[in-house]
Amino acid sequence: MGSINENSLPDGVAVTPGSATAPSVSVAGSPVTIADQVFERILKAIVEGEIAAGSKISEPELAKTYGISRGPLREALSRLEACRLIVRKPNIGARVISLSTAELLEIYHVREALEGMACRLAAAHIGSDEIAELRQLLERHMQDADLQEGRAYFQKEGDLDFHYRIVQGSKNTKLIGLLCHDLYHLVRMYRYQFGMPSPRAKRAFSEHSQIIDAIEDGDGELAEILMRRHIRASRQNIERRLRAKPDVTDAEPAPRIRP
Amino acid sequence: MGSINENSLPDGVAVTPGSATAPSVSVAGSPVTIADQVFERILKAIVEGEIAAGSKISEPELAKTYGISRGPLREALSRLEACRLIVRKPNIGARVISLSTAELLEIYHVREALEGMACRLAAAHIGSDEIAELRQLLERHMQDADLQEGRAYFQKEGDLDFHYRIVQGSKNTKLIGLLCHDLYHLVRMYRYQFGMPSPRAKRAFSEHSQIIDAIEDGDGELAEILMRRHIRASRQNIERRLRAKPDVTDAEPAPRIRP
DNA sequence: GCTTTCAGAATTGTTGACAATCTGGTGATG
DNA sequence: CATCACCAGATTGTCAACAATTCTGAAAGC
Repeated sequence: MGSINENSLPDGVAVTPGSATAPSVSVAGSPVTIADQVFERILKAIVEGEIAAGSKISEPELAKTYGISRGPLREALSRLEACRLIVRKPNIGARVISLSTAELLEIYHVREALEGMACRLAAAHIGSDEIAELRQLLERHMQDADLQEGRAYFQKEGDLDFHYRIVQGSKNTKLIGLLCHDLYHLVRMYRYQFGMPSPRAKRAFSEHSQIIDAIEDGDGELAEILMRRHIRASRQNIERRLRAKPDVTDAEPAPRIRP
Repeated sequence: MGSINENSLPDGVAVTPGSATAPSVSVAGSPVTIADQVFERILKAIVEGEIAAGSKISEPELAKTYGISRGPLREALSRLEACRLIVRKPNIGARVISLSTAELLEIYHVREALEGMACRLAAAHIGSDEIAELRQLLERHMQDADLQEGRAYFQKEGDLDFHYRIVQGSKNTKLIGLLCHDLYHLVRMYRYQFGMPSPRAKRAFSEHSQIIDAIEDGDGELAEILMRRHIRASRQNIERRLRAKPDVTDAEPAPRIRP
């Protein structure tokens, strides 16, 4: 019930070097208002499955859980709705989005188009310092995964971090907003709940490396092709995996919250 | 002061022939809650420039204007923030987004990627009834613009309607959400405020027609190419126009609301 | 036995008041 | 004269209570 305060985020990636309380894929610099804080806590709880997907959200219950009033809670719920993590119906209430394999594939399709474009733009607009950071990041992940080969678990978060930064390098604020604000939380949620132990860890590394090379060379065309192929490969990997063991957590139920 | 109650929506464009209450690019089916209603009203006011771009939003003032409390108003502001029409800073307040030519071009870049993809998907997934409606829509616009040639003013809304429906035909819910929920309101706002009297009305018609043909033939590849070219042409048209008369409504000021 | 109806309970939407924070100007001080 | 501290005013964030709606479940009717 009350074990949500364990903010163990070792790979802080230093979004803003001052505040170390934000997760790797953060939204705001520093949550000053109560609504901000509780938004981030509920976000974490939903993404990590602490609040079950598809479950109904009771405002009085959640307010009591977090020890706040319903005002800021509703504010937080509004933002979660903006992130597409919950769905709200008037006079009925909010419930956590129910993950379906179809939507997951949809997201990958959109990512293929959007991140491909991000790569093309990044090749033109990214700074040399950002490229250095990207290389550094990749180096770190390489060492981490050299040790624990198969179960590259939170390396997946690192993968998202990689994509996240390339998008930032595109310097297109609308593109950044769409991907980092609307889509990445969802992707993280799917990653946490569907597992996906990544059978292609090494391949992903080499693909990432090639993408950085292309961006550094200023070859936007190649960078886009590589990124699209990279994401498409991930999607097809998921499809293959689902075809073998189809639809495990799809459909309707899960009516009860489980804290 | 309080003359915002005149909800005159004559150009309904008839999205769904059954319900005529929603504007052409609507969000929810029927606004039941007060927050919903005031959200749509403020949305309209911002898009049409009734509330100046870049102006600060005073919660007590707006609440008094619409005759509601600050609770539902803040709910509405949250949704406007989700639509990227306002930006909110903690303890400081909300202000309407300030339009810049750079962001407008960014949006067109993103649209090129996203709607190109939407066309490709629509060619595979759209229904024959939807194609018939698209043709009907185009026919109507053709007649309208045959008469009032140059100043195809709210034909522009029709253009957006056309794009809107093709996106719907893609059947990719995430794509639909991104374009229709996050981007189109912004596009409408720019259209209203920047004018853009469309020097290429006929060209746009023929391009739209070709796109429908490609979609109907199931030729997704061609449909994507045509749509990308169509949007790119619009963007380059804007760029040309801006190079002649650069940066008219950019930069900071406009500090006062004008009702 | 099954459907329909109708209170009661619970939940969501809304309101007005209170507390915390920021803004802008005024005056003291070096 | 410029700079800084400080105080009023307004604005935003938060709270607890009230109103409106929906859901639940049991009783009545066919």
